[in-house]
Order: sequence, then C-alpha cells, then structure tokens
Amino acid sequence: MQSKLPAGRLPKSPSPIADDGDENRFCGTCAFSSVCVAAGYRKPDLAELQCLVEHVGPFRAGEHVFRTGDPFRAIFAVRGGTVKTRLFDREGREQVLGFYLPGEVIGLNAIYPEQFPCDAVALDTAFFCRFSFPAMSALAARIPAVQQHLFRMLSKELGTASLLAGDHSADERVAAFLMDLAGRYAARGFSGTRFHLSMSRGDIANYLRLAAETVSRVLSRFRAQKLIAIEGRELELLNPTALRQIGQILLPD
Amino acid sequence: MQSKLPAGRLPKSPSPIADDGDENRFCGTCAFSSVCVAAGYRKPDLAELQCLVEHVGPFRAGEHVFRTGDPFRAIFAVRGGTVKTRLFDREGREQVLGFYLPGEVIGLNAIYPEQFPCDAVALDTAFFCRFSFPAMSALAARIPAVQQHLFRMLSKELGTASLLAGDHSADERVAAFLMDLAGRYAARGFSGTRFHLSMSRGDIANYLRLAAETVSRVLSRFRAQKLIAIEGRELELLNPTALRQIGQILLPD
DNA sequence: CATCGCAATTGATCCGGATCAAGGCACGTC
DNA sequence: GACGTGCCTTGATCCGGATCAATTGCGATG
Repeated sequence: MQSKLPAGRLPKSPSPIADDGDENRFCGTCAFSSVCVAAGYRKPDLAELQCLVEHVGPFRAGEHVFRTGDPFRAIFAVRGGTVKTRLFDREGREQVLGFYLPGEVIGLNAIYPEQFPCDAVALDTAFFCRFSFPAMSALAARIPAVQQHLFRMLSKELGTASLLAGDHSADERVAAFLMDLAGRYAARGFSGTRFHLSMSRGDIANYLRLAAETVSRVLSRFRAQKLIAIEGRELELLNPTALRQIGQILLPD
Repeated sequence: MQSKLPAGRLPKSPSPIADDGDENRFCGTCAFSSVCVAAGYRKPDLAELQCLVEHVGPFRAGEHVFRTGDPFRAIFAVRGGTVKTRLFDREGREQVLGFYLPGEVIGLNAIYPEQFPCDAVALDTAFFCRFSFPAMSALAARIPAVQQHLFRMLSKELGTASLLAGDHSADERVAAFLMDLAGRYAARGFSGTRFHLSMSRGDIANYLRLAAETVSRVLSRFRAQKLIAIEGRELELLNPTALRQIGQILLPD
C-alpha cells in the first residue's frame, strides 16, 4: 500500500520543495539530492529547479513509464515503487536490463540516441520525479554542481554492467543479485536484510540470464542452507556474510 | 610488423596541433572531432583546447596507459594502436572489459569513482590524445557543444554492454564480435572487411566469456564454412551478411 | 641452427544449467 | 464450492561449452 499519497503530493499543487515534509524525507535519499539541495541554497536557482522537476504517477503494475523509441525529453528519479527496464530482441524474447528502486534514476542511456532504447515498466505502484533534460542541460551549464552531478551519475552507471556479464554459476549470480538489492535498499535507508521482491522469479531469471526453474532451485537450496528465509516474494537474509562470500566475484569490493 | 612507424610520427616533436598534417586526418575520425572542430571555429577557444589536449605515447604492447586505482585526471582518445581494458577479480583472474580502436575514448568510467576502475593496456604500439578532465569540465560549462558532447559520449557507452550479456551461443558471440569490430573500423574510415586482430585468442575468449579453445574452434568452423579467411591474426570477412545473420541477436539493428 | 616459450589448434571427456514435464499453491471469477 | 489462471516448485533428461591433454607453428634468443 505504498500508494497512499498525501494530498499535496501531486503536481496539481506546485508547492515549493521545502514546504513538503515528505519531500524532504524522500529527497534525502534520492540520487539527485545533491543537485536539489545545492540548488536549494540559492534562491534564484531554486526557482529554475522547480520548473524542471515535475511529479508524475502513480503508475500501476505493468504500466509503461516510457517505451522503446519514445523521444527523449526527460530522465526520471523513482520516488516510490519499483521499475524494470527491458527490451525485446528480434525473436520477440524479452530481455530484462535492470531493476530500479526508490531514489534511483532511469533514462540516462537515452541521451545519446535521443530516444529511449528500452521500455521502463512499473512492477508495482510507482511514481517519479521527472526532470526535463533540455532544462537540466541548460542549468548544468550555469551551475557547476549540476553538471558535475550529471557526469557522475552517467559515469557511475557505466560501472553497473557486471552482474550479468561473465560465466558465473547460478549460485554466484543469485547470491550477488540478492546482496546487490540489499545494498541498494540499505543505501536508500530501507532495511538491507528484509525486503520485498517486487519482480517475479521469471524477471529475476531473465535478468540474470538463467532459467526461472534454476532461480527457483537456487532459492530453495539457499533456504535449505539457512542462508535466507523466503516465502513468496518476502525475503529475509539470514546469513548475509555467507551470501556475500558466494557472490563475491560479482560484487564490488 | 605493425610497429613500423613513419619517422615524424613520434611525440618527440611536440608540434602544435594545427601544424601536424596527420593530425587533421586523424581528428576527422576521432570521437572528439566535433568538439575540436567546433572549438576550432573560435579563436579564443582553440587556445584553451590546446591547453587541455596533450599527445602521449607511444606505449609498447603490454604497457599500461593507466592502472586500476590511479587517480582520475584525464580521459584518452586513441590516436593509433589498440587498447584493452581489464580488471582482476579476487581470485586474480583477468576480466577483459573491452577493446578500443583509433578514434575511440577510454577513461569515461573513471569520472564517478575519481579513480580508474580498470587497467588500460596497449595491445600494440599505441598513442593517445590526453584530455585533462578538470580543464574539459570547465570548458564544458562555457561551451554548450562540449558539454553536450560529453553527455552523449557517456550515454553512448551505456548502450555498449550487450555483447557479453546473455546466454548466447559461442557462434553468436564470435560472429557478433567480428561484425562489431568491422563496424567500428568502418566507422573510423578503415576497411570493414579486412583487418588485423590486435588481441590474442585468449583475450577475445576472455572478453566474450568463452574458453580460448572454443573461440579457436568457432573460427576454424567459420573458415571451413567460407564465412571468413583467417591466418594468424589477419582476418578477412568473406560473407559479412551471413555473419551478421548469425550474430544478429547481439547486434544493434 | 637448435632451442625455448608462447599462441593456437584439435581431440576426448565431463558437468552445469536448459529444457521438457508434472504437479502444488494462491488468487480470482462464476 | 468448482473452476481457471498465473506463478512457483520439483523431477528427469539432454546438450553446449568448459576442462584436460597433446600437438603444431612461429618468433625470439642464444
């Protein structure tokens, strides 16, 4: 039930960011926080930032935030819910490219082609901050912190291709996947040991380039080994250290 | 014998960019060309660009352009030769991340961590244009074309992770690899049907996440099927259409 | 020239995960 | 309650590519 929105949350009321109590809580964990906060310190810049940020959503599970081929006009920070990005190959088979949690940003890979190169699909009820990219670009030229932040976010995402690469075992992939999610939840202020898997086993398998049956088997084995407790999509990491050990080859540090 | 360099080519003569005839030919195919050319149209900017571009090299095969952990100060455009990027996992096994041809740019993934996250190793005699990043950043804030160009290069590289992802057959991977190389050579003005493989079979296999033996077998099979002619590292694509067909799932368009 | 060392090729065997198949479970609707 | 429909789990079989091993070819070096 994460979709119980406070009344003043939707863009109908263009209230200043500082006035929205919930805003502050979210923004503190958002990938854009340093930009918004930095801009907030200067009154004239704050006005401009408000022009380029727009709240959109909610999207229901299965709805598209954007589609492959849509013209690129903006990037999106996830405010709530979960998103998967995916595309279809020539044979029409889905390829899951990634999952995005609250505070994370989607759409950066559309800057160059000037079209979105993939679909973004909500996995549960999700809503976003939409940043107009032309406006953001112009702002970046005037405010070094904004420019630097964009460079850093882009560069950071370059280092995030490793989970699916390589000839790694199913155990390694699944363990690394779970620990990656855990770390990202923890980084945004959520629990890093208990969380909900918003995506189906099939999506996980597709993302990890495994069969859904294999993912199921590995999770069952991890449960039998008391590494995790899992019931449906509710997950608890019972032995994160061991999981990190198993997936270490795929994990940073 | 790829190291037979023309006499005037080595950096012992630090001549200004505009004076170097070969420079113009190279710059036309370089990923930075739009930046350099755009800057060239304004005299004051040209001066600044000269400050931030520096010619480095040659590096001999096996020498490092940068190493994992080196502080990030600049990005490099390959002027000549070939480079591989790689890192070592905890077990000390090498992981080849990519190959870079003349005109392509390395180091963009170091902006965020502010350290190089991988090694860059010359595969043959190689030299570079070195762009100081702080200087470039400052220039980007003043010249929109430079900022836009950096955004685009970063975003473009985000779309380049697909070759090694996925559970694809060895045939698909090798065919896609060859066609990818061919396309990149062609884009830079070289032959797209006959070229030299600067990297060993082992490097190719490592990059494609296959065993070296498998790469060898696939190449032998492609030769038997008259798809390619290959002798050592000299390659000719005899039937690019068929190769594209085989690797199509991994290739753009 | 003989020798060494590395890269590449080719053959034989083995294993991990895909695939095919058959239920189980939780949800909805009628 | 009976039924359908996804989603998940578990079992049995098969195949592509890894691995181990042997051989060849070539450039470098003495």
